[in-house]
Amino acid sequence: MEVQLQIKMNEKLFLRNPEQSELGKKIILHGIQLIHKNGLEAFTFKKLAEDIGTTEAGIYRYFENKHRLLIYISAWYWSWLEYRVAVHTNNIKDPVQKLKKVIKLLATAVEDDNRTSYVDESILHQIIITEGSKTYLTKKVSEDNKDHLFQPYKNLCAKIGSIILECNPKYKYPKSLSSTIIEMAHFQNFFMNNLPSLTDFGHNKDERKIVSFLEDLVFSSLKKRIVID
Amino acid sequence: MEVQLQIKMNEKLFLRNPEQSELGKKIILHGIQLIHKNGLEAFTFKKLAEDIGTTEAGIYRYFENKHRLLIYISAWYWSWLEYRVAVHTNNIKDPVQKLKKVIKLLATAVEDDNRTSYVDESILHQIIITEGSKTYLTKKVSEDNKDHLFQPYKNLCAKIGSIILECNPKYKYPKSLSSTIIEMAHFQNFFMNNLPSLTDFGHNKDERKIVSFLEDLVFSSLKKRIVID
DNA sequence: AAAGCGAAGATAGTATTACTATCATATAAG
DNA sequence: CTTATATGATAGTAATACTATCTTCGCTTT
Repeated sequence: MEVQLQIKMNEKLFLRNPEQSELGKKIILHGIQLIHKNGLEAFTFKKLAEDIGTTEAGIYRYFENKHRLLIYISAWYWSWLEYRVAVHTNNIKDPVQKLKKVIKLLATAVEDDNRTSYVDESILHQIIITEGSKTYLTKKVSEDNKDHLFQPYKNLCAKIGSIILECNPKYKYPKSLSSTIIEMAHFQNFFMNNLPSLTDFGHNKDERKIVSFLEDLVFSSLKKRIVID
Repeated sequence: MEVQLQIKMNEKLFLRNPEQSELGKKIILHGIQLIHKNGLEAFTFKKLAEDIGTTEAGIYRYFENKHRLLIYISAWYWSWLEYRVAVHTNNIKDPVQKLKKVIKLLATAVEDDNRTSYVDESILHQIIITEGSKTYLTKKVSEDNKDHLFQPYKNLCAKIGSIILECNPKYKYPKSLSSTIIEMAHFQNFFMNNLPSLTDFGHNKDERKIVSFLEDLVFSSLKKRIVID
């Protein structure tokens, strides 16, 4: 049996829905590959068009510009992650175990999900680590936010925030802790691989150490405690 | 008495030292203002040249490109912060109080330091929040890192890491916790002002809440404890 | 089968960006 | 007084980031 996984995307993310045509799917598939290969700064619609075998104008019919394409694939990534979180936690009762699962999902490399033919999730994960925060670190955040372009990220953050509150209903910063986990799962990975002296994970590049760090950080904050210092 | 504060910058950051000429200082001063006003993406050397009243070629004699200029002002910022940390902690004995001071310095808006005539620190702080991570989130990180362009950031991280170890010599992740504090002091500020639903600081936009969050996060991790959960 | 439609291809064109190069002038140092 | 150095003025180029137009291909609708 062949299962298909489709994620419903906000219409404002594109000019023409890339999921509904062959060319659109190619734009996503090759777009992800090319951004991964060259980095966002060196990535252009012209190169993408050449890569696909279409014209620049063709790409512009789907996406206003490369920033919108980046927001699109980021939104897709966060939606997909939220879906994975839902799948992997719905049979877990203990909120602590749930949260551990979430941390693992955030901080661990993924494999390509074959149910999404035109997205390579393992490359996507790498892109989001390096380029993800550039989606909102702009002068247009508020504008883009009004169009709900960051909704998937915000949903994931809210979801994790609610698990945090399940762990400790009195904890005062569930959303900030949630965004901290999400960002640090990625930043510590980037640092480990590129600026290792900013981390304690040395040169062995073991993602499990990031998981350990985040678990220590999170559960220290959440557990009720008697201090003996 | 007029005191001057000079920060020694890595020579690889520039083609010609901007501190040693009027034009150079104008590039830094107006560069900071213009990046703050337009954002890095819309910022060009042409606009900067017009703003200053010089030519594009004039700017290029000092900096290879706008990315290098951004790295320069970021490096300046981190050096300046490390200096402030040193000044404000050297008379404090208790490492916990030291670390609290550091968190406050990181997460609280700064005022313009009049001893640095050509840098407006309050605007610079805003720039680093929005543009700072773009200095290293590129394909050229490793290359730039080899030229030690990120040394000031790494020094600050190491310094905070050592204070963390003073608080708890057994803590396993001093550097990762340090980079987490630094990044989150900025990101939570950005989120609070632009994507508030990712934080617990609502619409009152009070930086002291970020300080409280970070203190809670850090000292939960560092304090030796008996768990009663 | 003919007409009409939309998606995509082909081509061209423009303003801006990101530089590089050259030459002249001012000025400060030896 | 000479000379090196910084800056100014001007020009030019390749690439980027688009926009516009026209054609063709394939698919509905009648």
